Parts: sequence; C-alpha cells; structure tokens
Amino acid sequence: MPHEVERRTLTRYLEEHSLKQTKQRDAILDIFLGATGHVTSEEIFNRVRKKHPNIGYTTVYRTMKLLCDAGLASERHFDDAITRYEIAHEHHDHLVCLRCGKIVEFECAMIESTQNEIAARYGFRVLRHRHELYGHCGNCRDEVDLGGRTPS
Amino acid sequence: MPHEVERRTLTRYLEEHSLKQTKQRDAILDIFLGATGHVTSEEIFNRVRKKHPNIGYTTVYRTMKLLCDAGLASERHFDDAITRYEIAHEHHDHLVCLRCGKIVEFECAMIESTQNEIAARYGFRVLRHRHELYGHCGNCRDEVDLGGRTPS
DNA sequence: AATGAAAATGAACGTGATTTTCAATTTCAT
DNA sequence: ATGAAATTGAAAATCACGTTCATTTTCATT
Repeated sequence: MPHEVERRTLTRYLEEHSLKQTKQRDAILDIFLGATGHVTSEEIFNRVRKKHPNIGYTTVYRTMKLLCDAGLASERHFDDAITRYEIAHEHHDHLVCLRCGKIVEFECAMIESTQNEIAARYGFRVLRHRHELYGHCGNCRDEVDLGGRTPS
Repeated sequence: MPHEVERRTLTRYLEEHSLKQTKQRDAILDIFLGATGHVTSEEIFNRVRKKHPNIGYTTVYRTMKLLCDAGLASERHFDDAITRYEIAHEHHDHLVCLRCGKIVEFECAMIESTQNEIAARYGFRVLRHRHELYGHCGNCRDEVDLGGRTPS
C-alpha cells in the first residue's frame, strides 16, 4: 500500500480530533502525494474523479484544508489568484518562471539566518516566511532573447 | 495643494496617453497618498466616499490600476486574497505581524545579491522577487507570551 | 462660451475561486 | 446491529474583482 507513513499520520490526526476516516479522504491524500510539485485543487479534483466519479469539489477543498491542518500539506500562493498545495516539508524558497510556470525549490541557510537577524532588529519574531524569485528559467530566457529584437 | 509632485506625474501620464483628468482620479490619488502603508481598495473606497459619496467601487479599482501603470502605486499580495497598494518606491521587503497586521519594510543588499547568485545556479534570470517574513511584532510577541500558558 | 468626439463614470451584472448550507449518507464506538 | 456524530455533495452564497453599457464629463476646437 502506498504512502504508508502519511496515511498513518492522517489516521492519527483523525482519531485525535474525533474525525472519521472516509474513502474520499484516503483517495485525495493518495492523489495529492502521488502528484509532483505544486498542485491546485482543480488538478486534484480531476485526478480523484477518475477513481471516484461522484466526489464533489467541496470535498476536495475541505480535505486539502484538513491535510494542511494535519501537517501533511501546505498552502502556497504564488502570483495568481489560485491556491496551490505542496507536500509539507522543511522551509524552502521558490524560483518561479513567469513564462512557462516552472517552479524550482531552493534552500539557503545564509539567507535564513540573515532573515532572523533583520527581524530581531525590528523586534519581530519570525514564524514563517515567503521568499520567491520571479523571472525566466534557462529555456525561456533563451527563447525570449532570440525572439526579441536583435540589436541593429 | 498637497502632493504636488505626484499630481504632476499623473497629469503627465494622462496627457501622454490621451486620458482625461477627472475629479475622481484626483481624489483617489490624494487619498491614496495620504494613507499610510498598505491600503486595500476597500479602504480607499470608504475614504473617498466621504468627499465623493457617489463614486463607485469600479472607479476605485480602475484608478488604482491606473496609478500602478503611471508608476505611482504598486500592487502587493500578502497572505490573504486581498490586493493592497503601496506608494511606489525602490525594492524592499516586508515584515508582517500575523496578530495585529502591522507591516514594516526593510531592505537588505546582502540578501539581494545572494538571490541572484542562487538564481544563476539554476539558470534563472530574476526579474523581481518577493520576500516576506511573517511573525509577531514586539508588542504582540509580549502579549502572546503573557497570555500563553506559563511553563508549570 | 458652445460644440462634440473621445474618454470616464457607475450601477448592474458576470466571473472564478472558494465556502456555506442542508438534506441524505456514511462511519464507528457501543 | 444501532444511532449519534461526522461527512458528503449539489446548489446557492460569498468575496474580490472585472466587464458592459447607457449616461455624463472632459477638453481641444470652434
């Protein structure tokens, strides 16, 4: 059975909160974990529908929220109005290609420590952060450069 | 007359684009410049209404977009689904208090240069970035600590 | 000052993502 | 097996924002 650990995490969370285990929740967790990267509710809905044609959009939204509460998923908002979900793991930051939509994750300990230093300077305690670099990835950069007007 | 420079910038932009100067646009610019920090369309709408009770929400949205185009304002999206506007000025990043909503701006050259270095490593060209630290400001931190359960 | 074409306004309606409502169904401790 | 509590899903509501379009304003030109 796939995603043993996460499924157990969910079960534990459900038990602790007097919530119930349902096939919909299991299915959504499975699809979510099987998807790579940063999925939208719509993507999850479409994929889950293949196995469970009667599942509702509502349930997807509710379950994704649940997975966030259970610490299995986390919400991300990039520059559009759409909520994306990623598998919860350690702090990391993102490179987002504005042309093709590619998203790359990176980590940088140096930036992390500098952040805390700056926050302290203003009396803040940092709980979480968001750090996103928007631009063009290698491919798109080349295409943009070629497509652009070449200098006379 | 307040906000001389900005008003002139707007006038120049309107002329250059064959757009018209209207009392609504003037009023919205004025309110926007008079407000501190990071305002929402709603806040601007409410304040402008006091002087111009018939102004519509639509006009506020349109005008804020116009001010962005004219380089006087810039859009910001923090963690919620609401668009905020700030007076346009050089790149800077934000500290956001999750409890009282206070927003502090900061700049850090070191982080900026590190960003480019990282991007280059992944073949990206950075066009813009977003860097936000979420946590508790000095006041809220104290209140949270006092209100919380003290260790036995 | 009057004209009129182009632009702006605002009320109502549309949209897209997400949430709420609620009657019907499912889970699970007993 | 039972039933109280939780869950589901379809439809309607919401929320922020965009579009439409008939009416009003602006402003260069008379």
